[in-house]
Amino acid sequence: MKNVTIKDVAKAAGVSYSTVSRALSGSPEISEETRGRILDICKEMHYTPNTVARSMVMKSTKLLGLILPGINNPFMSELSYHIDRQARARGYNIILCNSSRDIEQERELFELMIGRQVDGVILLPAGPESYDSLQPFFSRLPTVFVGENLRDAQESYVSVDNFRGTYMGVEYLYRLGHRDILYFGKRQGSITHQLRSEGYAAACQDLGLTPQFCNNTFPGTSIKYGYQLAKQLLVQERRFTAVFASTDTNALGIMQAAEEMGLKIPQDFSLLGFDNIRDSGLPRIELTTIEQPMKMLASVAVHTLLEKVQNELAGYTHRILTPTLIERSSCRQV
Amino acid sequence: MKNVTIKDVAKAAGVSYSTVSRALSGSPEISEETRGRILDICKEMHYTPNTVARSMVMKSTKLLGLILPGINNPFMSELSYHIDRQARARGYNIILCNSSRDIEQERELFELMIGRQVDGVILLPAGPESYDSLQPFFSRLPTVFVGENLRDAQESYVSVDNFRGTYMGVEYLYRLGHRDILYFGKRQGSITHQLRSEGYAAACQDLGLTPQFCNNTFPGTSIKYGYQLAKQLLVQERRFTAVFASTDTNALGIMQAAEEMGLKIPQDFSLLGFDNIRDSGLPRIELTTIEQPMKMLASVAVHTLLEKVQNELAGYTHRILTPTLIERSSCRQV
DNA sequence: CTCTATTGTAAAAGCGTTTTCGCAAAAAAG
DNA sequence: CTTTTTTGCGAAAACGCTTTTACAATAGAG
Repeated sequence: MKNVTIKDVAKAAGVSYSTVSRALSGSPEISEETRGRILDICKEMHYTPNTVARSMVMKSTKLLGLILPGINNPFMSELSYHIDRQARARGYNIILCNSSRDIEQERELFELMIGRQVDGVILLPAGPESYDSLQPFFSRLPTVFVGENLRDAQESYVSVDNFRGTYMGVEYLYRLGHRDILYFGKRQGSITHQLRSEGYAAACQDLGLTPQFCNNTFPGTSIKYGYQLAKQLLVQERRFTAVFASTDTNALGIMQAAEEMGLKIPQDFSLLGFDNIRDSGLPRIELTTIEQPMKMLASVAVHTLLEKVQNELAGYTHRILTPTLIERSSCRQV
Repeated sequence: MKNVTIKDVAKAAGVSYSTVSRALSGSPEISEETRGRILDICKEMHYTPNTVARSMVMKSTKLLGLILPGINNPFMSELSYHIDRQARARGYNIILCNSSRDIEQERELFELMIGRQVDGVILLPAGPESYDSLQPFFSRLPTVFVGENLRDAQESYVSVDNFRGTYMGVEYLYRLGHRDILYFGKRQGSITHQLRSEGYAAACQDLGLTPQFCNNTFPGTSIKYGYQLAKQLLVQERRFTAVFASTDTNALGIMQAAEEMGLKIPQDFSLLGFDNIRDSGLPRIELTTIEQPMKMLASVAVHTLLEKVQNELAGYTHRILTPTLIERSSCRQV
């Protein structure tokens, strides 16, 4: 099971191992004849350079850490796919790390990534406290936050324009004739959620609507929490013709609750989501939503990080992408 | 941005670096006093051992390759989550690699993993040809297939009992009174799919039913392909009261087609899936299905691989797990 | 025909660890 | 007190590679 090394190749070719190294790295200081001969021998012997040894001397592992709450989450897994593709296209591999939304584990993972000498990390934070909790690491490890807007934080991030997303959403519902729009799942803490509810409030103000909130008191956003919250909401008899859910997962929860209570969407009320996770496009779901451009998010994230890594840039970059409205069938004209 | 090394710590502590190493590794050949002093200095200097350097001498990277068609696939991302958790609990990290169902890329990834000196790889194969295509690598890199039954192949795999799964499914539908059960999405090639259709056929035979197939002529199984195939099927006026879809994604495609054509599930026909992907439990989907126990699959896969790695076992292991029926509301009594 | 460029290759240094070996000093035994 | 054993630690080798430096051999210039 032991691997063939550059020395074995050198011996077989009857040259020194520096010559083999040159042959492989495309150095000009070698004759085409020797190079050809060596390359043939490499192939024949199934020689694969030891990346670990190379990393040591090059002081670069060509490895990126991807730290996220949970890869089993449609939004994150979609994003991860694109991140991996993008990274590999640029010669990097990804080490996958699930923090399970645990701020302590997240910190441990950073420590681990430093030990592993990754060239940088792409972070989907475990929670709003992540930025503060991890701050000591940022100077030791190039980092870029993805999907989370950190406002004016002193670290790189790429995110969608959450404020504009909800603003657009309200405008859309307004155009469909809705005047009583409820914002579902407003949360404290996460700046992303703060911006989303601010965008909603601003649009209401500009259009002369009265903002109406249903606050999420649960520790996170998931189908289950959305469902439980919706159960509470739907017995309250509040007046609304449309619900703007803070995330698609929340919207899915609402759907489930509505279903159970015999309410039809969009007949009884329109429902608008945010994120455009895969599930939202599913046959009987057909949720109209504000899309986060995940492929772009991934691509910009990798680009931003590598720019930092390769040019040894100090400082940080903030990139805010524009969301798009995806019209499906959960909103109707009134 | 340069990291502090063991030498820096040694200098600060006024000892040789072998002493520092001993202090950290818990060697008994060091006095408790010196150890304490050194550990304090390590903490103070934010020293994190360089795993790459350690890997070189230990000849183990504590890294596992995870090669799969696409992490953006509910089944695979769920599985990956558990694989990562399990691996990390045992001191390993995961390098994520998407093959995009491309047999050629898959091979390149193996090459890459060998270069990176991973201790082993967990493989969700890109296709039925994967086993043959990758065979040359298996002797160089401990590998375990997951989710795919390779029958009597000479390599480790852990999979669900696909034959038994469909067999159980048919029995269930039979108990609900169905006598005309159509198997949707039979495919060539993949042994998993072969076993599933065989299980279906065997159950039909044993129960005195006539097997009825709708073959999948598309290159893979996805919602879109399922949808297209279902469109063809539903105009054919074949007689059936239940459809057994070869995968949940296929079932989702059928739902979409049925929806469009004004057919109701389970009123117009019952629908049974296989896999129990996350989507199947979603509010308005509620697909009854045969579950693959993903957490168990992940756990057994990691265990099997590490056993091989750590004990330097030659040979292979086949582990077949039992599936469970998850009853939701896409099947009705007739 | 000697002197200097140019070219192809070999040898050595270094990357950050772990581990083996050996040497002192301290402790135990005689 | 001397001799032997233990204990704590330093020096150095090894891991597989890249890069730099040094050195031949060949070719071109004077």
